[in-house]
Amino acid sequence: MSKATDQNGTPVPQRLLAAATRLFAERGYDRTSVQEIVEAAGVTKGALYHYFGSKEDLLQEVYARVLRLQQERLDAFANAEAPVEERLRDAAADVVVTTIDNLDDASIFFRSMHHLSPEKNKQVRVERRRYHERFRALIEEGQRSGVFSSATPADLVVDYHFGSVHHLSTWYRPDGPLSRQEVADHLADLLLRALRP
Amino acid sequence: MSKATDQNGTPVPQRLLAAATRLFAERGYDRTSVQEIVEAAGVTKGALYHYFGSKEDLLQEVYARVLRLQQERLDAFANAEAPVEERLRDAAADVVVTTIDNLDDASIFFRSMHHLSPEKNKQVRVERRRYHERFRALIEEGQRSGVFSSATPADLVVDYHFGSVHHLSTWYRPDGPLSRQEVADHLADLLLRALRP
DNA sequence: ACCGGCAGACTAACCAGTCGGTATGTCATC
DNA sequence: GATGACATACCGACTGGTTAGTCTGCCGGT
Repeated sequence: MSKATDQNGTPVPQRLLAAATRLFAERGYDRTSVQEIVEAAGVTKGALYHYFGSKEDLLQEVYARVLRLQQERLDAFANAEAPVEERLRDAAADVVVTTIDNLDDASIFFRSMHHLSPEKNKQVRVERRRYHERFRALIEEGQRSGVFSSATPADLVVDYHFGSVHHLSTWYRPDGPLSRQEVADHLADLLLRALRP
Repeated sequence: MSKATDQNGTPVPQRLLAAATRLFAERGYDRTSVQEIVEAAGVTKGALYHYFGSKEDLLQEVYARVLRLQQERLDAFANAEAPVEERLRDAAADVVVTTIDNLDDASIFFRSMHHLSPEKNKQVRVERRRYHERFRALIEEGQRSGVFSSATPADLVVDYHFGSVHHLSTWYRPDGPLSRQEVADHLADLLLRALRP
């Protein structure tokens, strides 16, 4: 136990991030006081401001983490060796599963993004745009090769699908009738069916 | 000019509601101070607390208004004399158009609902559920009669579509390449295409 | 004379961020 | 292997600023 850890061995910065994620998702960014975060993490304000510049930095870090993860996974599926329709289906289903696995991150993402300062907001939007474009490229590839209908602009199709993904945190309940994989399969199926020529 | 109006003739409660709607959408509920609302409405706190019990009541009233409007329109389309697929298409497209017409209400709705107290939140959820169920019934009707595929549970289809509607406030820009009617037609088309048997 | 409609000063609570201080660890030097 | 210099990790009281809601009272209509 050399530094920055407690009895359970998790480093303080990670504990703070975890506590903040849970609380931000539960009560919202503005309604969560710094005091509550540090108490949940078992430290004090001094520790928080030692590792993070501000409360906002904490929020941005939550975003950065989830964005990195999703982009990584999308790239892996999109660049795989398989027919377009299969790659799209896999990518579309995967983002649903990982979103369900991190519902807290998801609800923070779409409810608290506008709480970031303009610069940080811009930074997040840039990252998000890259993700969007990779997904769109996949759809356009299928449209060019004729396996997907070109009736709808690819951009709109992407927004259609990600609307439903963001919406997951509103209605999905782990104890509901459908498992995350079933939901993912259904939503991917809806996307592919909408794209049939 | 007898009471509760100013130079432009709009009653004070409505001016307060309009100012609150705009500001809540712009900066979020928590970031909007009561002082800012009353200044935007051209009155003072005394006036606000004369008509509304609390800041939260103001938010709830915004919800109630938009819910009534949407429910009314859905019922009209769903109960019309026409084939199911046409009624669903019309209803699905209409909710997109009216959402775009009231983007402020939409973003408040999905970003600030969790700021309501538990009781008021429950009340809103009940209303929202009725809306959801009317829409679902429409899809189930089509599934039973065989014009829609039954591959996906109707519930999930509804959430899929409303996810995209909710998401509109994130990406739709009035000065973008697509008019609200074009967006509505495309989104309704995607829904209907996904439901093809 | 009374009352709805409103003004605006006031209060009690809260909160992000600061800052001086302490404890523990590391490393160079003798 | 003792000593001192310095750094890292953290504590917690304090501050300056903000905010929702209250309350007293004025004002114009009936």
